[in-house]
Formats: sequence, C-alpha cells, structure tokens
Amino acid sequence: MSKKVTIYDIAKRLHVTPATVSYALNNVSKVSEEMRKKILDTAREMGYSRDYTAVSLSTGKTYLMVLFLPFEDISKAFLENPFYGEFIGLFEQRIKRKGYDLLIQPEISEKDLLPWLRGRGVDAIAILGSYPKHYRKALKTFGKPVVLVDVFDEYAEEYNRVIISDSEGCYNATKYLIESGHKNIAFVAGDIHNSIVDQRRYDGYHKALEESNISINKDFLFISEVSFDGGVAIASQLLKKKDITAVVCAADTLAIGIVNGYRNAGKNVPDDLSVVGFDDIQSAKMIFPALTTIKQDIRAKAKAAANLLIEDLANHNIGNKVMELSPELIIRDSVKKI
Amino acid sequence: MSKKVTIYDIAKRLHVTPATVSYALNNVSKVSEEMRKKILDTAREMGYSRDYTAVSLSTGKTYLMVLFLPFEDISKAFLENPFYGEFIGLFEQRIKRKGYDLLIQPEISEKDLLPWLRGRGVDAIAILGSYPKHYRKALKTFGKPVVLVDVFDEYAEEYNRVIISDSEGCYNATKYLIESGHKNIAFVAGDIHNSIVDQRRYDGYHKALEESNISINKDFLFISEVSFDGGVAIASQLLKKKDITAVVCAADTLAIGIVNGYRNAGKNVPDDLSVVGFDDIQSAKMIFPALTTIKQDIRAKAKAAANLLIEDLANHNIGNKVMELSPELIIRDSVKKI
DNA sequence: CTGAAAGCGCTAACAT
DNA sequence: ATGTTAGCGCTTTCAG
Repeated sequence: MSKKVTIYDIAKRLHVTPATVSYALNNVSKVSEEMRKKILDTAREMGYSRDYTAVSLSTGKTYLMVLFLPFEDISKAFLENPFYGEFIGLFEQRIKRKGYDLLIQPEISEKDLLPWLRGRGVDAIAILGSYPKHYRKALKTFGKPVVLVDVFDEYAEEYNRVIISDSEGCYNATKYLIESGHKNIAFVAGDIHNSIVDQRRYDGYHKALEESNISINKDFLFISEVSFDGGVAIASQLLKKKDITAVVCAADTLAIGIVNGYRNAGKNVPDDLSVVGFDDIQSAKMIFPALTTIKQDIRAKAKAAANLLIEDLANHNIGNKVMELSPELIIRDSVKKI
Repeated sequence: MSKKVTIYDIAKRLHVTPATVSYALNNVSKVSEEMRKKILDTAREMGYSRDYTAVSLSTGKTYLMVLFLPFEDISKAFLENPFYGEFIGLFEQRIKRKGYDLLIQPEISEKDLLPWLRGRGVDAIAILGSYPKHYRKALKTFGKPVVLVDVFDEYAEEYNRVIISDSEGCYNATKYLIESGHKNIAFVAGDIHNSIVDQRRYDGYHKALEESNISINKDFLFISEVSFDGGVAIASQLLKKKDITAVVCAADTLAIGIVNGYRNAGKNVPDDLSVVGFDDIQSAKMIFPALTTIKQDIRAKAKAAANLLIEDLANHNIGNKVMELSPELIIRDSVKKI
C-alpha cells in the first residue's frame, strides 16, 4: 500500500497551508480560482484521495446510509420478496449521485441498534418492509432522517414513508375480473386482520365488488400462509366451491400455488378458474399460463425513498412526508372472459 | 441527538485517564480485572457507544467490507442472478460476527475505483461474478485482502477465489440423463467460447458422454442468449431435430424457456423432451413440470468467501486460495425414463 | 497497572 | 485570499 498522500503533502509541495488545500477541495469560496486549479491539479497528480474517515470525524457526516431489511437473516428477505434486490440497486444508484454509500443491515436487536447507529454514524436510514417496535426509540434518539418503505405501523407517521396503493391495485384487478364477466370472485391473502397490507388489498377487492353491486360472500375469503405451498392448499378448498370462477390473490406465490394445485387436480387455469396475482415476481411470466398480476413500480419506489432522504439531509430536517405510488395491472393469460 | 458520550466522559467519572478506558474497552491486558469491570459497567450505564470513525482514523481499520456486484446498475445483477440476494445475506451474516459491516457497490469505473477504495478505507473486498480488467491495478495498489466469487479470469489467481465445480454439475446431470436411457442429448448454453463458466459446464457434459461411449454430435450443441426468450427460441430449433430426446441447459432460465417453447408448439416436457437446468432458481420448482436442475450451495459459497477474507485479515496476509464447491443434482419432474 | 501526550487526516473558526 | 490553531474520538508508545 503506497504511502497515503494527505492534504499536508499537497500543501507542502505548493507552499500553502493545509487549510487552503481543504478549501480548494471543498469548493469553499475562499481561495483564488488560480490557486484552486493548481491545488486540484497537483492533488490529482499526486494521487490524492480524500479520506472519508477523517472528514467524518471532523464534520460528523459519514456519507453513509443504511438500509435495514426485514428478518435477522437477510437472505430470507430476498427469498420472500424478490424486489428487494432491485430496490437496493436502484436506491444505491440514486444516493451515490449525492456521494453516499450504502450499508446493508438485517434487523438489529434493541440493545444493539442505537450503539450501532451511533458507532457507524450513518447520515440517514431506510427501512424496508417491517418496522420493529423497538426501533422507534433508538431512531428517535439517534435523530437522523428516516424513510420507511412499505410499512404501516402505528408510529410510522413520524417519518417519511413510501407505500404503494394496495387497494387501488386490487381494485383494478377485481374490476378487470368483473369486466371479464366474473361475479363469484374469491380473495386469498395472508392475514387480513393482522397485516395492514393484506387489509388494504382486501379493501380494494371489496370496493370493486361493492361498486358493481355484487354482494360480498364471506365464504369467498381465504386465509393462507403466503407461499407456493399455501397456494396449493388453498386450491383444494377452492375446488370444493363450484360457483367460484375467479380469484384475486394478495401475492404471486399464492397465485402460482393455486395454478399448480388446479393442475394437480386435473383442472386448469384459466378454464376452470381465472386468477390474478400481486407483485409480478420473476416467475409470473415463466409459469403456464403466464400470470396476470399487479406490478409495483420499484424504480419509482426507490427513487422516492432516496429523494426523501436526500431532501431531508439538505434541509437539516427530519421529515414525515408520504408518497403513495400506483401499481399497474399486467394482463397475461390467467384470466378468461366468460 | 443527545450529547455523545466519549471515553473521556467515562474516564472523568471514574477518575482515570482515557487511555485506561480504551484499554478496558479493548481487552488489552493492562488494566486490573476490577477496574475493567467498573469501566465496562459505567460505559453501559452512560450509554456509551464506540465511535468507529475515530477508531478508524486512529488504527486504519474501518471494519467495513465492500461487495462489488457485476453491472453498473446493481438491480440488473439481481435480475440476472437471483442468488445474489441470498449470497449477500449469508455473507453479511458471517462477517458481522467478526464486527464487519457490509457496503454494496456496483461496478466502478477505473478512475473512481482507487480513490473510492482509499477514501472509504474498506478492510477487505469481495467481488461477485465479474472481475473487470481495470480492477486489477487498483486492487493491487490498494493492497487489502480480496476474494473473487464465480470469476474465471486470467488474473484471478492472484487472489482468493470461490467457485463451484461447473463441470461436475453438468457431468452429473448428463450422467443422470444417460442412466435414464437417453443417448441423444443436446447441450445449450451462452457462449462456449467466451464464457469460461459455459465452457466448464460443457466440459462436464462432454466428459459424461465420452465415458459412456456416446459419440459427440456437434449438431447437438446450441448457443443462445441466456434468458427465458433465448430458451423459447432454442425450443424451435430443438423441435426440428427429432432424434434429440433430452437436453442439459447451462441455466434454468434457458431451460424454462425451452419448456414453454415446447408447450407453445403443442409438445410437452418430459414426454417429448427431457430437460435439466442449472442454478435452481426460485421458478424452477414453480413451473410445470417442476424442473430437474443443478443447485449450488449458496450458503457454502458465502461462508467460504467470508472465511477467506476473515482469515487473511487475521493473518495480515493477502491470500490466493481456491475453494471449489460441489453442486447438487435436484431431481424433479422434467426428465423421463425411456 | 495507570497516566501523559502525540497523532490519525481533515475542517472550521479566528486571525492576518 | 491565505495562515494558525484547535479540535473530532480514539489508540498507542513511552513514562512512571
């Protein structure tokens, strides 16, 4: 590791003081254009690179942001939600433009959170998917900008949030099914009562039926573990209710499980059942029939999250704005007109 | 942000000097057990958290590792290889145990790489998937431990590597096909000539055929863009060669495309064609028929990569060990005994 | 076993 | 427009 070159080295070479070099490097309007240029040139020439660590110690800014993923085991987060990867990439890209680097963290325990935050001195915090109760206090006392993505929590309003309009998504999906001639439409989701997301999705479904004067049949609501296997289990229940012709699922994995369950039973989607999913995971277009589903605009989501943080940082402020994004219905082959 | 508590505060309270506190905190055997305990207690009590920034400036260690992903746009990396997310999670988990945090970075340009490395002062570097030519010089002069994962490059030998035995994977797949009664077995991959990975996979296929005294038919080798669409395109070529009864694919996406291509043509897997993939992506078990494929042990991969780095760090050494991991054949429903 | 003091690289008053 | 100087929080010789 060749000896590190510091602003002192540059200063000495140019017979000026380190302060002047620092000013030049930071574009502080205190140094002549001529001097600045000379400094910048020799800096490059000498292979100087600014030491973030020293800057941080001096200014308190680390140019580090952290992204907390749900689960203590991050890899589970990626398996559960294939979007996380895409989100990370897009988010990183945005903050890098402003000079920030991205730290990835799993969920941290109560006793470790604040020490970690302070120890690392991150400038801003993004939280994806779940906002553990115990984070609240630590975040509050840490006092830096926060953005919560896809979280609905009683205290979420204290910070910036970006969410998608779940109800709008399911509303559109259900509407599409109705327009395709379906009346007996089931809804399957995780836990309507404990998951606010599932609740919001259910609301959209409910609203669409109501608007079309289709009575809500409580027997058409199915609760299941949100997974492929959960979906195949639901399929067998669905098969018993002959009058159901379509189903809207709160997740693609569920929908794909149902498609497989039907096939295993010698039935078929969309002839025996029309299904629409939610998420547009990668598999959605790979299965047969390709899944009609609701797609989130991850790009917009990542952009919104990054901007909220960057804005707060610029204004030395801890904001609590909300950005609600609209999802889009992707029509493929799993719905049949009847 | 409540005032930060430093070792000075602790020292003052206990009427000792900051140095003593530092020793106690670092388990340097220079302070009495009694004193150490008292210090640790009051540290906890006062809500002290060690400032990494200051430690770094003083010691040169940042406790930061960086993981470079292929592509300038990270999100593409995740789409192309669904394993990356899992790898990141597992890798992070491992290094965290040793106190390291993980920085995620896309591919960086030549002129920015070294400055970034130096500026951030990362302690170690992991590179996933692709090792751009221009990284070599920067890494060399930066002089910290490096591990290359899944890279085959002419200079790769300079650093630690973890790779999977591609040839073994395809050898097993081909062998399995042969044991199932197939003789006319095709191979489809990206670019046999430019991608070393594809080359290695081809070698395994080749070796299995050879061992069973099945002559290699050059017409049975298909080159395609590695994607779902590439797969469906290959399907139509495959359909023209009536004698082919099975195919081994260098990637699941390719395999899944072929399955769909066959279905679109009114044909069917595995009755008209047996197929085995490579990767075991999430969709592999969701499609119909569920895909028989070769699965990499991501957990082992991440663990190996992390350990190589941690070991080097402990020994103040820049290693160049190789870890070659064996993949596993996952038998599902896309191969038929004939 | 503990204290004093220098130093890591940079910034930011304050002075000139 | 440039120089001086005092930190930022911690580690680490070197003394005692």
